[in-house]
Amino acid sequence: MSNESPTPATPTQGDKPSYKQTLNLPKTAFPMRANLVQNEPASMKRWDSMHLYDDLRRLSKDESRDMWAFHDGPPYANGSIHLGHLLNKVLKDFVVRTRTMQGRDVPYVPGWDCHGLPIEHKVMTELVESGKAAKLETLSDDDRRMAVRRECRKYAEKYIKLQTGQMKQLLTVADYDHPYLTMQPEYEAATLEVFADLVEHGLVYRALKPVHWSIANQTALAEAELEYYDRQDLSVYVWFEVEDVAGLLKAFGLAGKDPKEFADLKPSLMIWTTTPWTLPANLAVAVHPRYEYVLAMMGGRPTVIAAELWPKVKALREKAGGAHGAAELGRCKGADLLGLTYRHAFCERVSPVVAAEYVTLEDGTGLVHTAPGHGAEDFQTGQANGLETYCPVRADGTYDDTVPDWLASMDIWKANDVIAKRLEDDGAMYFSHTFTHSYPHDWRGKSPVIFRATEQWFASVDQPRDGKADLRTLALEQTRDDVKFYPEWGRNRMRGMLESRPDWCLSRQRAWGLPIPAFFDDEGRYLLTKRTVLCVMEKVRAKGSDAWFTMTPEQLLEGYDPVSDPNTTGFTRESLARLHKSSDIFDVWWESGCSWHAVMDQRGQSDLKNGTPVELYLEGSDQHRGWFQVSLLTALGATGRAPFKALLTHGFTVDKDGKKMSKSLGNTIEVEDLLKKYGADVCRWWVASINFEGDIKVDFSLFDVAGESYRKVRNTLRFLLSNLDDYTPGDSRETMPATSLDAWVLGEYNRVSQKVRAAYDRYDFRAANNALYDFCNETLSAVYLAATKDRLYCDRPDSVRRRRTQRAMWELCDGLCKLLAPILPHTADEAYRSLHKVDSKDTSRCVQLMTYVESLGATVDAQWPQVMKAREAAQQTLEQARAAEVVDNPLDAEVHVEDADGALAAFGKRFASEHGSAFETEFADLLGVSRVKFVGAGAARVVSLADEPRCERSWKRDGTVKQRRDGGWLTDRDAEAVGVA
RNA sequence: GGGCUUGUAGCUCAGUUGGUUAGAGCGCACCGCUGAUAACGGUGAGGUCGGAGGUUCGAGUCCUCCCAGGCCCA
Repeated sequence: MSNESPTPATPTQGDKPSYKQTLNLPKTAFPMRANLVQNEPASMKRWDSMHLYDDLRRLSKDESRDMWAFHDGPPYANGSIHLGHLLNKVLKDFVVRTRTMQGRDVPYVPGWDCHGLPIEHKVMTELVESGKAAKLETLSDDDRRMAVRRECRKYAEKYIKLQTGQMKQLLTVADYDHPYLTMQPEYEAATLEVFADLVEHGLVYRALKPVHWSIANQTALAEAELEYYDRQDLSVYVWFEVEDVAGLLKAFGLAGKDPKEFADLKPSLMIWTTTPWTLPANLAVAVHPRYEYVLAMMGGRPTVIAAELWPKVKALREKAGGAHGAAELGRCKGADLLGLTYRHAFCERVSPVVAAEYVTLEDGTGLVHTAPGHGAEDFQTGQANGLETYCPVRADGTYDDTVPDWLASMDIWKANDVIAKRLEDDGAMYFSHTFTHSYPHDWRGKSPVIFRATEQWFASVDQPRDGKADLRTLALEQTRDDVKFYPEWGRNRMRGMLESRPDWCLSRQRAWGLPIPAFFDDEGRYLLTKRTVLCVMEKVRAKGSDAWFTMTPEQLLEGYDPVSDPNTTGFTRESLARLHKSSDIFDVWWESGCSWHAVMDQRGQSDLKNGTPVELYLEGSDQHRGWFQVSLLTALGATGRAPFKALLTHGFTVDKDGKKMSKSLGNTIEVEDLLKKYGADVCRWWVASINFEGDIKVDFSLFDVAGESYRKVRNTLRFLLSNLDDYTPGDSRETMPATSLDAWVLGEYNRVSQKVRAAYDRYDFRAANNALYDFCNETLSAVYLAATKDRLYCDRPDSVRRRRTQRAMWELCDGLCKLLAPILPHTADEAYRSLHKVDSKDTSRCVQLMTYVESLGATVDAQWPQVMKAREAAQQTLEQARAAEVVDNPLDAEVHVEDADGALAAFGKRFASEHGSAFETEFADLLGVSRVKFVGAGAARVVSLADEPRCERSWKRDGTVKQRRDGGWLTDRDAEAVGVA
């Protein structure tokens, strides 16, 4: 024991000595209250000024760390960030930070999806409102598009700036100075490079096909651009009169009847549709060849209808009071009806009955109205039967003049009623009623979408790639074998979608996007080859996609030689001068789908062609159809490989009752409000605490809970720090005895560290969060810190026992800060800086630059688990005594602890030899009581020590308390500590 | 309507290949401490495991159906 002990002389107050000043009470500048909202900006500023992101890259380079490539999917550059962004970006940040602190190099380039209809729609609306739109009409096509594009770019830039600021507030670490934007020239060029590869592999084609068409925006739409809302429509049951009556009679085994006579009864096919406006385009009626059909009297007409649906349809009109006979005249299979012909109800046209496997008996009549220009299945049926892809509806949603005069130029939604009325008047309507069903709408315009045949560019998923496997097959193979899914069911979900997805309609008829670099001549022949695409790509790389609108075809194709291009037929150098530019742009999903190349390959983080994909994509579960899928398809098309090794998805946020959040329901919560109320670290702690695989309930009350548990962790750190004020690493160097509480707690740390790092590895942040919380709450706060308080406060400051505990606490605090850092970047850094006494102006040191402390050196006595069990049992004994009012204050108690098998005694023996003191004293601290005795089976009890003197300094009644030379009543330990022994 | 998915104490979650009285934390109630104090410690009460059938000696765990949600599609 050193004479230089800093123990102050015992101050006295009158007669009574007061020992409070002689205690080593906790002291720290680390505040109990976090004030996150006020203090987080300072952390952000500090990390900014120290260039944390760049530091991490430099550190990675210096240490030759292995790259772990993570790829950010681009949010749309529109509006403020919402809860989904908070969840997504924080999860991504967890991934980046946990891997970084493992010692990997994890660059993170944030990105934005900039092109597309939502922005153009918004901009056009603003232009119309400000009266500028009219002026645009006077410009040439290219000039008008350029004017719109300039406004769109400004709009996108505005929101990128806004969202960047908001994402930074979430304390995400990213290369915000160099984000990727899909409207950047180098991004656009790389996208065209991918396109050139697909063209080369024969996967791009142009065809007339029905596509989802937005009338409001006059463009084709992809699946991903649709939203389904309820809509009221007219459901009609219509008679089409049979032309070939003799054939009909024959099919139903009624050859004996006279066709001419029978024809007077108007024998008819009954079809059902919910889109009467498509009736003018009807070119066939489809039946299922194996289903049974009846010829029955319905509403006075001999009517063909599926046998199974006959009663149901009959009932419709009966309920409405309509009377009719119900005699069955005959039955046959659908196959017998094939080739029959019928007259259209109001167009001058005779059409055939054809076969289709998709005909069902769930709704309708079992005879399906078929308009090849207005439906995907109808189109297939049309192709199979040599029907025209007839679409009399123009881009603006009105009929052209190939329809009957009374419909020509009419808006199709108006036509629904007009057609119904006409059918009624002509007696061709069996029944009609309005009904509500969910119907696809334009995702931004919210207007109903129609199916309309137009010429579009497609990427084929079924055409062989270079004569080998097609994209669908490749996608199914790789998602089966090569890609990891978190959670695993994502595999099934995505593969199910891949199995049934149609070809990808790539073209859109808008201005705000990347042009499809195709040219056509006056005869309508198209020029699109790998070489032409790459030629245009060069211009785009230099000038951006604006080049398409500002340059002539000749300029764009400068240096291109059609004669030497093996993929071109019939184009000469002279004919290039007569080419026109296509006015189509790419589907925005195409652009974001190419990011693996435009971002990761370009920035050297992946090299897909040479077999190095990205490690992980992490998005909401809707991206199984969205970004995950389009990225897979473009990459397979260009390279034959999946661009990612693993996919991780999270669910969607719902309100506290599990219901979808929507503005109309008024149950939304703003990210800004959460940040303002709780601060980013609490929000992040909340993200780490949830099960993100399923629906995620969001409510302020849940953030209150997260805030509570955050405070527990914070207070634990604070208590550690407050007891380290007079400690400098190195103050304690001797080996930790295996029986010491300190060795035990270090062993517990090692287990938690292992558990937390393993949880981080498998993206199980909740398990990490739980383990960290339990460690702070149970292991530290309730057990270790409670037990060591006495020695920290009352031992001589430099006693071996106290310094050893401080050393353990210092290491725990350091290790804990690092394990917490990925989840709580601000708080962990705040505590870390406090622990390491980093000057407030020093920006060079930061917990984010560290790696985890995997384990703390300590040999732990194997019997500790039994000791802890005995502690719990003793606590029960103590509690019973308190309930029975034997004692109130635990420090008034002596607990007789049952040690039936002598394990405690054995442990105590080892303890005594390592420490030179009795284990009973240590065990008393573990219980927070004054004294402990180990007793035999059944002898557990509590003895009150209220009659014994109480130490005026430590408040213990350990049996050594007596009056000392300063007049105070002290234990031996306390007397020694204040130097009055 | 179809595919995928979720439903365990008031809340957030654990519950391994089906195996004793279903666990933890928070919250709540009660008690203690007042030298972590807008803190800290202890104890306790809370569950027909969404519902109904079934398989099994035995089901929160397997099967079928139903109910209430979510995502994607028609």
